[in-house]
Amino acid sequence: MEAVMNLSRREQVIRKAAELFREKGYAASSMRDLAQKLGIEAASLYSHIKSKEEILRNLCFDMAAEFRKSLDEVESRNVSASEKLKLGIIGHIQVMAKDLTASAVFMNEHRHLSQPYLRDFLLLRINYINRFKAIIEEGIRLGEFKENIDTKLSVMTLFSSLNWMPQWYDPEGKIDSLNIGQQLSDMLVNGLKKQKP
Amino acid sequence: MEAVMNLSRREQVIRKAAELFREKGYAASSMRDLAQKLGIEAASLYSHIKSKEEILRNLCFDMAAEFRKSLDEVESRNVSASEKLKLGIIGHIQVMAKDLTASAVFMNEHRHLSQPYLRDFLLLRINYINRFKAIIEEGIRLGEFKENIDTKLSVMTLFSSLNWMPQWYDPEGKIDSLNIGQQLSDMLVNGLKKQKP
DNA sequence: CGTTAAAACTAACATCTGTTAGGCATATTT
DNA sequence: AAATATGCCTAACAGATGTTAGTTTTAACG
Repeated sequence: MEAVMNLSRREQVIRKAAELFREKGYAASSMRDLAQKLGIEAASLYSHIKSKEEILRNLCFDMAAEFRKSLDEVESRNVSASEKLKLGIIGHIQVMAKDLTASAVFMNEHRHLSQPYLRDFLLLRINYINRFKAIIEEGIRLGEFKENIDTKLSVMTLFSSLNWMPQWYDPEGKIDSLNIGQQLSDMLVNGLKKQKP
Repeated sequence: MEAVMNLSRREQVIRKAAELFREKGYAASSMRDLAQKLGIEAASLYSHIKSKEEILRNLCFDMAAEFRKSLDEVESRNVSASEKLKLGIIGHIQVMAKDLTASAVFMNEHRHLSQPYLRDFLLLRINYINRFKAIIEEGIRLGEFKENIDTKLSVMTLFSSLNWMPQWYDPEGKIDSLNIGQQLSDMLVNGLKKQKP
């Protein structure tokens, strides 16, 4: 009973840290703040984690792995580009919805990682983005998407829309995450305007 | 020679602060960092500004005023909803492009404002967002936009796309800000997909 | 040249920062 | 019952933080 229970309390710490980092930002969150949220002293945290930054690393890289896994699955499907894009968007949103707090930290606080972790993280992210970009380019090549669109602009717009979601999405609200994914992909693929019949 | 030259040096400080806040985030930026960037001692900063937070307030509320002014002008036009939306988007992007650094701070660091400034800021922002929402709702009412879209989702997606721009847009690149505004509004209104002829 | 105002300086403050060392209590395992 | 491991404690560190008070340098104007 070493690794197992260790994880339990450790993950409790990391979870509360995620909440704190989301609310106040990583740099503005002190270890004493975190300790207080858990009802213990700051020094006691170090029985569970090696450093403040280790917590951030855990949050960021765990999320990155989830996103990657989701896209792996989508890419293996044999469907049209717009369908693939839609599935990618829905997958991304589902991953975020599973842990909105960690997602917000992943998005907003990763820059506080020190080297070489920051470099690694950014490489993972650019790789992920490029895989989406490839889907869009495929769609253009096959005549599904307009040929005059700027793919960089498109993919950055896509990611902006996706990544901002944790900031406004209310999981208790009437609209669920799958629905959001569907509407969002429809919006990006088909636009707001009514199609001419 | 009091107000005029005072502003000059003061604004120089605020500008450099904006750069710093953008790079490292407000909380992770120290007054000693800022002083170093200006080649002076930390204490000397206080000849020009009252506090660290005053700098942030200046940046956030000045940008807010610019956004507001831009939308005022658009709303006064007598055009269709999709045209109004397009003009609103282009205006927003032009304001951002005029000062990408301040825009990034405006977007990412406003949460470090203390009360009551934070409250005021958020009220300004929600007001601005609601004015865009009203344009979309008008478009739906007049049959220009699909009637089954979720306006909250739409407007948040719009803002996500807009606000993330300072993070990836390269002003030296081949695509200028007006062009971005046009493509972005086309993308959101008409979508990526080729229209059926 | 002397005056005045702006902008910088040095020195110091109280507080907060992440983190370490070493010890004590509780609960689980042997 | 003894041994072990887990979780927390207190005390303390070295350094960073925003900001102040008071002083000196720099530059412009009469």
